[in-house]
Amino acid sequence: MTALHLNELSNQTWKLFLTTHVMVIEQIERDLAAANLPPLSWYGVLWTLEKAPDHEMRLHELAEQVLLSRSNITRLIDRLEEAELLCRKRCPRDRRGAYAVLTEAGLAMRQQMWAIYSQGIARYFAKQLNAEEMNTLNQAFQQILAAVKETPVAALGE
Amino acid sequence: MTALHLNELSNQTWKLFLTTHVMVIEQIERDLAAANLPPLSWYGVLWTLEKAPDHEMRLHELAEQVLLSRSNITRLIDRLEEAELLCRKRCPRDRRGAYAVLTEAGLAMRQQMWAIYSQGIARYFAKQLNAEEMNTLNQAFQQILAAVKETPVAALGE
DNA sequence: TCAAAGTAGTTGCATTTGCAACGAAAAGGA
DNA sequence: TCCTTTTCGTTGCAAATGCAACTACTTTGA
Repeated sequence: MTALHLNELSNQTWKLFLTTHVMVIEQIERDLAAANLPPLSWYGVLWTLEKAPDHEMRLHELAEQVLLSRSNITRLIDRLEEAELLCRKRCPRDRRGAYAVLTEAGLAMRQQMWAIYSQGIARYFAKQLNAEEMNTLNQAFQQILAAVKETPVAALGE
Repeated sequence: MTALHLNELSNQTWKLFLTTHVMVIEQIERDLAAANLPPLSWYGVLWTLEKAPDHEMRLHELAEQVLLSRSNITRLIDRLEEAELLCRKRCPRDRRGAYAVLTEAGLAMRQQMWAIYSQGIARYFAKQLNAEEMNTLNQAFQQILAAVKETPVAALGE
């Protein structure tokens, strides 16, 4: 019966996890929109590129890092290129391939977005937790992530 | 300098939060799809209705509980009604209003989905955490949620 | 009582997503 | 070498989402 209670706690915590995620993300999106800034999905791309050597990265690599499908990254890059925050560059080594290269405007935009975004993270997330709780969450997420990554592509029914 | 470290930890934890969310959700969606079951979004509606008195609920109430916009709930209900998992019922007291009412098939489907879904929650989430960690997460999410809910609709720049 | 304001649910439209298929190019293997 | 398989990025198409407008109805309050 301890098991039952633990299970109920787990399910409740899972639901809180989902709820917290939507609520916080929606709030941050509202904050960004109110500042006339692009949505959160753009930030991931800009930041990943900024960290990459020469501010450039192959599209499939980018897709992998920001957890988007290939087709999805193609169109997201389309929009960012349209907004001149990055540009495409052909790959000399692999004639199928392309790089996304961050522009100056892209770099500046990343910083503008971070001003708002970091405020949101601080206000809605970080300030609500003490150091010990933060450490526990960090560790917990790493454990969960490891478990999901170990899951084989088709591992049902067992 | 402790402040710096704490901040870095916070940002890393935030990123882990985002990554964990997509990875686990995508995995559970794959599990559901592999069992020929509907997506996770359907589950929330079915479960909320099942808990409600007489297995019925006003649409705007439902929207609020499953965290969807009104227009969004309309179309989601459309799909569920199309699949005969629920049906609409006019509200006698308020002639603008409508109820969503769970059907037998809807009840059965909720249970089928739960068989897979609960397995996912257990495997990818609950089993990765001990009781203490689970308690900390539960508490942490409640704190965060409270903070977001307290945030006024337009509260930028301060 | 009656006009103004608010609320419930739906709809149109533009944007975004997900899936499968495609052409082009590279990699692997007999 | 030559044929098969894999990978890269894109595209078409259907489905889902978000926003604003709309109809119908209720509530408010002068």
